[in-house]
Amino acid sequence: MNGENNFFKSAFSVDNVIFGFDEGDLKVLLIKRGTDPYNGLWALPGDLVYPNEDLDTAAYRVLEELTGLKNVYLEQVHTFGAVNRHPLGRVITIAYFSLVKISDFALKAASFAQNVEWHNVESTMKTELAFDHNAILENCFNALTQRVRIRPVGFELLPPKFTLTELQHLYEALLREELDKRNFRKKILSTSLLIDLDQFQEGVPHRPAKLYQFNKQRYQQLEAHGFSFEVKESKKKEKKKRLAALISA
Amino acid sequence: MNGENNFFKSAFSVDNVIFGFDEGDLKVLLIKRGTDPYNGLWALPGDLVYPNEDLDTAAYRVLEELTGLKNVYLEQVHTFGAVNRHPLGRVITIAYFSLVKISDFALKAASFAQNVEWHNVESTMKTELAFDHNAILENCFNALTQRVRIRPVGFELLPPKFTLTELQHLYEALLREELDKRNFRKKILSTSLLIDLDQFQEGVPHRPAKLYQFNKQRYQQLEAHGFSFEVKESKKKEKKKRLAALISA
DNA sequence: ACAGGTTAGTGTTGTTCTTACGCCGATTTG
DNA sequence: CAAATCGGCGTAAGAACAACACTAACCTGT
Repeated sequence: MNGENNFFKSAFSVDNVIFGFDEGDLKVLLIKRGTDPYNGLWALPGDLVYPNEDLDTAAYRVLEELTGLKNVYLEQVHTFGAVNRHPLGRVITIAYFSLVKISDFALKAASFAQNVEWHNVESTMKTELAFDHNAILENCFNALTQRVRIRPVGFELLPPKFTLTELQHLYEALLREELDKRNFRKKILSTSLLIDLDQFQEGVPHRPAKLYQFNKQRYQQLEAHGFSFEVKESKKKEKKKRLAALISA
Repeated sequence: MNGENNFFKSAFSVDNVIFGFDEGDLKVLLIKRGTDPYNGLWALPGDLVYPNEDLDTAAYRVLEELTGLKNVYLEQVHTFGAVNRHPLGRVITIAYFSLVKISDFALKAASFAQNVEWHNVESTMKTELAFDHNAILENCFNALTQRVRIRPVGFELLPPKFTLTELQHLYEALLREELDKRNFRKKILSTSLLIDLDQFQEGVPHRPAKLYQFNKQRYQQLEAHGFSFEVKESKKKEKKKRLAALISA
């Protein structure tokens, strides 16, 4: 690095943590690196930001190039800029997380063969990823679990029509706690954020469940009035923690 | 911009939104710019990140150079990177917010004369600041009001010894809602996060109040056990909002 | 056609949390 | 010693939450 130009010997990238939900558990979309550094390791999809491109635009671009999806939920989470996080130079990265319906996704997936895969989030967090992507994943996962309590983002992960049981399983996966069926249904229906489609599941080997749709319009209305969705931590779990803390004190 | 080097014709900076609390209202520390661009306008303190400096380090440096304070609360909030946010080139900025006790601060302030000042947050938000600093301030203020519900960060803004009334006023300023005195005291004391110092205010023209201290150790203990502090939006306010939303529906 | 398997759907009660609310006491000042 | 100011305290009614178990609907295989 030499002289006054030092400040410009640096670059920035975006990295996306793309979450999906399938078969009752939470997944993240990873790419297997085919070049050095970290050749052969799994990594989060990302790219350098073009010189005349906004950050959000870059994040959407990366997402679309990879999945073919537009108009998906995307949110900036944190910027990682440790001096040595990239072996080839000073590159800071802005991390985004994104929520996609796996059902919408299938399209492009085939073309990438084994280079792109959905991975279970929990096990991925225990595996070594390229760069500082473990830290990024963890950070974004935490952000997701926060967000889901405050905004009904969970719906972004489900197909357009879903059953209450599916919704409950999603929340259980995200919140990592079991919920009571009756209480969950009461609460979620009382928000008036679901539209009862008066349609039923088909082809299931048991009593078919009613299908619902998220009432986005209604949500935006409530949101516009500063009204906030909230899923609190259960009192039960809270008590356990308080007890544990007291015991250790 | 020419050729492959384009990606490196860019720089990144940090900007700090430094909050303080005084005389019952929330303030932010601003610097009056003495050079172009935006000469004469107020701006958030910030600087380019050195080539071999971590982002957080840079933010701490800016804060310390300005206030002389170390070990203050500092948190990364959001990165702003619109292509044209800086008139002289592509500069993205990582915004941090910071909480300082105004009483600790006095030190360095004098040397800056009129270039550095505490400004009331509400009125600042209605004034034009340099660059995109209005957006940054707004974003950080929102982040602060979120954080204060989840973590007892408010204490960072108060002097080491404070009365319950002072604490209540702080919360009222941050949450922008009035709180009931008795209920507030009950709740806050029940958290066991305050140490009763058995000392009293002096020199006040009325009955002196008891002084308390934040029990940081205890908080860290609870936090380590995953226990989270929570100040919810009051049901009263919530109802008002719901009603407003319903009416408009 | 019917028995067995599987998931859907539904109400009530006890407990806890939240809210609303008003008065006396301590201290300083003139 | 009177007036002004803020500090400190408790209870009762209502709302939200947690716990809990059975019947209904549909499919499958015999």
